[in-house]
Amino acid sequence: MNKLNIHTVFSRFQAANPNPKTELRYGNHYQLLTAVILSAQATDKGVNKATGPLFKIIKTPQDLLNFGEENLMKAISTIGLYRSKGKHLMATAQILVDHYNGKVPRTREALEMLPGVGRKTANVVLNTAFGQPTMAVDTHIFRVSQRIGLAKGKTPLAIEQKLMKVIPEEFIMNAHHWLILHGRYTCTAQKPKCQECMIVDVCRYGAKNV
DNA sequence: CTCCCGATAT
DNA sequence: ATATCAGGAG
Repeated sequence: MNKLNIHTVFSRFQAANPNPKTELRYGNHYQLLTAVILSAQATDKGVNKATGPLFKIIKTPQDLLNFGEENLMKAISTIGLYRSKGKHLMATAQILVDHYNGKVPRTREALEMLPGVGRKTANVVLNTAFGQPTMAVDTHIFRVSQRIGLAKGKTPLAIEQKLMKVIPEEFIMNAHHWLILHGRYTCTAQKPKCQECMIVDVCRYGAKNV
């Protein structure tokens, strides 16, 4: 039986991609926060397409307040759920200016109080901006974890907690990027590409798909 | 739980 | 035509 060997899985991810990073484009912490808020139920590619031009103008929350909601809505109208995201971005910018001197707070509690920021987004910012070993469980990680047998659970939080226990400490910092990239390009939702998967030999799901 | 919501892949 | 995409708020 090919039981999933977790150390093997992450060793291979590491060998193939020693320094994985987000595919969202950004120039500072505030732009990263903005991009992650925009990325809910949307592709990174689609977000980058809109933020490319936008981030030439918007580099701080004060910039966004000056820019205004109408202009923001137009700029992000190609992204799904753009109306609620636009509202959240305006409200978040106001809070950052009023309470955080225009900077992105570094604690989970403060981040999760921002409109449009839940646990997953907070985890991404904590990891990618501030170097903390968090596990942001998005749709890819939720699917991949269950499919390959890394972690089972009904909610993203349950998966997150199991992953934090199960993944060796040496891999925690990069694990969430490796898992996302694996889910996005190989272990896809429809028609996963098991033939070109680097962990197919230790994956139960893959065993029956090759 | 429902709603939000355009672009792209299948 | 339908499923999916770095979810979060009400």
